[in-house]
Amino acid sequence: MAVDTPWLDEEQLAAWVRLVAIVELLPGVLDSQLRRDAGLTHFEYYALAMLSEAPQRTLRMTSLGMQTNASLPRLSHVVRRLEERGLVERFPCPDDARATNARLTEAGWAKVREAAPGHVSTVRQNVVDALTASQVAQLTAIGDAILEKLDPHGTMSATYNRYDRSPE
Amino acid sequence: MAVDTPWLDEEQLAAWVRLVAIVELLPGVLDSQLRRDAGLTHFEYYALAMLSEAPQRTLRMTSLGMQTNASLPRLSHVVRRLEERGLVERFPCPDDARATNARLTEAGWAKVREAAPGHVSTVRQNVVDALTASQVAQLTAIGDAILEKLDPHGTMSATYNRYDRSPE
DNA sequence: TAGTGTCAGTTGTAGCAACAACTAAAGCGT
DNA sequence: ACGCTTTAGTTGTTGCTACAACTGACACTA
Repeated sequence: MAVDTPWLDEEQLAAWVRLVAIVELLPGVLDSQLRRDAGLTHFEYYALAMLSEAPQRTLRMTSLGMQTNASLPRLSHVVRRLEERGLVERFPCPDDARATNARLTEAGWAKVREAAPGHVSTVRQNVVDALTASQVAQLTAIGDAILEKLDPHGTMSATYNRYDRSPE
Repeated sequence: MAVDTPWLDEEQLAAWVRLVAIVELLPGVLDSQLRRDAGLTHFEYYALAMLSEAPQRTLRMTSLGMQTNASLPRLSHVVRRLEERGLVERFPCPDDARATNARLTEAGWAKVREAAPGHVSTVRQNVVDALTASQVAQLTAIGDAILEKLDPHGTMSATYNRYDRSPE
């Protein structure tokens, strides 16, 4: 592999360097706002948000892992910590004794509602409101193209297909 | 703050979800390829690459920290580990006794050259070659707009301005 | 219904990052 | 020349993530 790969040209390098910078900077910005205002990491917030939108506010660990792009070990640790804080509860899945369901508690639901406005505000300030409407559409298309490579099995697609541009 | 922030509309949410997915997935892809093929994290590779392009292959810790978007504590740990592996050497800056210079060793230079092709190949496969030429240009513009918010002081701009689209 | 392989999840360990506290040198005003 | 502030960097601790090993349950075959 990679024996005969040409280096990036100037335009490609310009785009790549910017993407690297964003990937490096954005998590820190999201994390620090959420930690400061709600005591949550961005990953924890995202997991709680996924639960909050699920039927019964309940998901199997595997589904939650796919929607948040977490390995099962990582998710297991995170959910255990969230459970210790009373934001989530786990119970065995009735249909499959191997599986575990994670359900948002009332406190967890309250936490999501409490954290959401500040988070959305951060997202707007740093990303969405910095772009024109057509740039937003371009970013969606670019994101689809990249994710087809990064996430070919579409494990996270349960999430992003739901927010597709063409509803039907 | 954020008292009256409207929620994202459908187009905005579609773009945001995709960006989150990329930010979550891309570091893992870059790290695992580089770890497997060169025994480096992406951050270590990036730091070595910045040194390799600097005059004398030497940079002050502060400069390197800005170009890689690392806090000084983080950089200090990373450079110490790289030094223990013989890829980098540190020496006091002659002009300013407070400052430390980091210089790429021969082994470090060899390591960068060894690691670069596989890394570029990964970048192409997962990002650059998935995009059309106009999407690459769009991504550059979008990146600039976002980074103006994420990195207003342009600490990382030393890097990305160098690869600007309009050389003169 | 016993055996084998796969799936779902947990637990333990090691390594990296964030944060805070600290040292030391430089700049600056008086 | 003396203090005060800022700058540059290191060190220590805590917490999260990745990886590997493990337990237990389902599925399929004979």
